[in-house]
Amino acid sequence: MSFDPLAEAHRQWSARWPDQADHMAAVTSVMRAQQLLLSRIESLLKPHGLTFAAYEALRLLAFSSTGSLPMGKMGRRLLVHPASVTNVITRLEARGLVTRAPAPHDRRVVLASLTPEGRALAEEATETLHRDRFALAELSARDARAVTDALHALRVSLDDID
Amino acid sequence: MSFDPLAEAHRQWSARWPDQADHMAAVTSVMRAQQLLLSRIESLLKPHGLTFAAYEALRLLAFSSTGSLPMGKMGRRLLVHPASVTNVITRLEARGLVTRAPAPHDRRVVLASLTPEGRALAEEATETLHRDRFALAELSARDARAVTDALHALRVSLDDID
DNA sequence: CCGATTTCAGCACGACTGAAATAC
DNA sequence: CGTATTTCAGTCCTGCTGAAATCG
Repeated sequence: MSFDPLAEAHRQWSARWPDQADHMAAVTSVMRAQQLLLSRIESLLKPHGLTFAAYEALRLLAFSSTGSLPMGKMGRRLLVHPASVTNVITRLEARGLVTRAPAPHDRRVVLASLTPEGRALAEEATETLHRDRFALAELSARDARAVTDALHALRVSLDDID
Repeated sequence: MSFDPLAEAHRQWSARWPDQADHMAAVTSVMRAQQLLLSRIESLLKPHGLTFAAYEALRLLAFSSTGSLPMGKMGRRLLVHPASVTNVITRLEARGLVTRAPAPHDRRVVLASLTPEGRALAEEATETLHRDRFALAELSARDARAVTDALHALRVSLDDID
């Protein structure tokens, strides 16, 4: 049997809101899962000198066709505040992993671009993560798909997608 | 059709690791879902002067039979570092929501105990969250259960439960 | 003039490390 | 003595706010 102290607590408390126990349990599951995943993934990224946020920014750039993106667009894609993008990019720039330049077509926009070093690091880090299946080595592909599918409905309800 | 830029990026990148695309997508889903949930829940808690971490600590105490728990046990249940528990409890104590006292049976242990004000605030905040179904008002109970079930396998694989 | 984009200063919080104090 | 519990000081990162600068 599984023992999950928080879920157990939910069950007790939710005797007063019986119709909402399912939502509380779902939230708790997401929070705990993220907490565990983040800590494992950050320890995989640490040898590369990357936090998860930095890795996400780097990876987003690596995925773009030109290797560069407007900072505002990065913020919207990663769901973070514009000031947070400035923050991350500043630190990556200081390490020579990205460069900044005003966009030709609209000089309000700042384009963050991957340097060759940045691209190499993104590849290295991604390979490390893949070696451990993103900290989910013991999870079957089928179970992984079930997670993605179940969370799809949740993200739709939060206006993330669709 | 849904559009999810990060998932899209994963699909491109994962052409090189075709057997691991499912795990990467699952991780991204968990991260995005948590990001969205946390921001909505924190805005629900803000009027009560609580962060999510503070609310979790308060709620954990409210659930315990005596309204008090050893700090170390709280840390293990919430999966946070002992120093983080000290941190949260210190702030709650300053607001008169909890008190600290050495445990009678082992004076190394510090017992955090809910004050009447703390218990009242925990109830208020929980009621606010329930009114919005923990920010998941638009999610059906069935979909909520699907999330919990799918994440159960993931948490097992991360040694959280079972 | 208004709106969009980015930056900056400053603050709050969370998580960690390493070292100390205390008690078993 | 070694071990467990908690605290403290200090560091790093994230995320926000509010104000400014720049440009369309």
